[in-house]
Amino acid sequence: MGTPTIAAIILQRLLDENIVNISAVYTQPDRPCGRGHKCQPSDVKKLALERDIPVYQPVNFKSQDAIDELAAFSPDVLLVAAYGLILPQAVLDIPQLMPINVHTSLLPKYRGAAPIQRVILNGESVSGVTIMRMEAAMDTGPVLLQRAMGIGRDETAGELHDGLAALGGRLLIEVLQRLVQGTIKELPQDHDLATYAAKIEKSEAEINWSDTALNIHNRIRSMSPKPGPFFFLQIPGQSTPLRLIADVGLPGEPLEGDIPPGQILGLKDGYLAIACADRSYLLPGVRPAGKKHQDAHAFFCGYLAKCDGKASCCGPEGLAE
RNA sequence: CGCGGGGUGGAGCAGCUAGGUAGCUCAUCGGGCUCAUAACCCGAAGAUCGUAGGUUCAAAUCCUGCCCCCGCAA
Repeated sequence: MGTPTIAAIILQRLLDENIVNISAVYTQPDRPCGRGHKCQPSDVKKLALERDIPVYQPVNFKSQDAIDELAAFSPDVLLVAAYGLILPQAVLDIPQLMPINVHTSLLPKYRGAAPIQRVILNGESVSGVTIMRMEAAMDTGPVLLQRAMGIGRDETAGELHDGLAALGGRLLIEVLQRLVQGTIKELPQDHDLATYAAKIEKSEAEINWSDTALNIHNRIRSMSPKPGPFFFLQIPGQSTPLRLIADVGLPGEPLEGDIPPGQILGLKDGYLAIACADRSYLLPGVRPAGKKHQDAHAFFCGYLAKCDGKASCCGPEGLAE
């Protein structure tokens, strides 16, 4: 059971290893998405269809019909990764052995919807994957296997996502093997240490240049590639601010003198330098709203050359921060 | 019929509302200058303005069809 890319990666792994017999795949119903509101199947569904595995897409498990339908498979285990639906106790009771969940954090830290992004936003240097037996409450079940993974200084949420997906696949295989051997051990979580990783709001992707360069770096990494770290730039002579999505860059030199945060400092070694609270931040490139990505030099030529680079970042209404 | 942005020399933009000279910052090439810079100065080359029609004395600009890119939303 799963829906997005990460679930598809893990499913792929299960199929490659061929150690379990997958009777059915559950994923969220197709939703209208993409330009023109065409319905798009989830990544998990696409993969399942390629492999001729039966796909089920109940809206939820509140109806007895949906529960009965699942129970009819009388599965040994229920494997869940980023399914996106709440599974009631009646569903968790269905598998012979247990319902198993793959979670992309070192539980009990970062329970919840967006552990990958929160970990980076908070500037952590380590995360990992936890395989646990599912309970009705969210991400509270006893740990079956857990492994840590270091986070690079410039690693984005997208990169960590891919790394954890691969690790998740490996760990799940290991758990299944041990389950068969009967060597699995459950370790209860210490609920006192639990923290929660709430869903990411779009507004959290806005860059506030009055923050420190390091915090801005973390924010940009955690919002890349989705939903995309953005900010607004007021260019002299333009009535409305330009909305830009930032590349992952790097903190630059400490600022000297009294420079207001958000001010464009110019091109520096091919990077667009912007003032933060404590030092500059160097962006290798940027994507203007509705446009293609362009490198810092091209952006400077097209947008900032006329005003000699005298532009400042601001809020959506053009008010200087 | 979800909403919206865009296609102009090699790159990124302006010009379009009120049709009439191809503009700007770069890159390229030639020359000069400099201890040095996102260097600087002088000069040159390079565009059937996405495409097909329409209106007009005249269309990058106004109208219509089509193609191609992209964002939001989910």
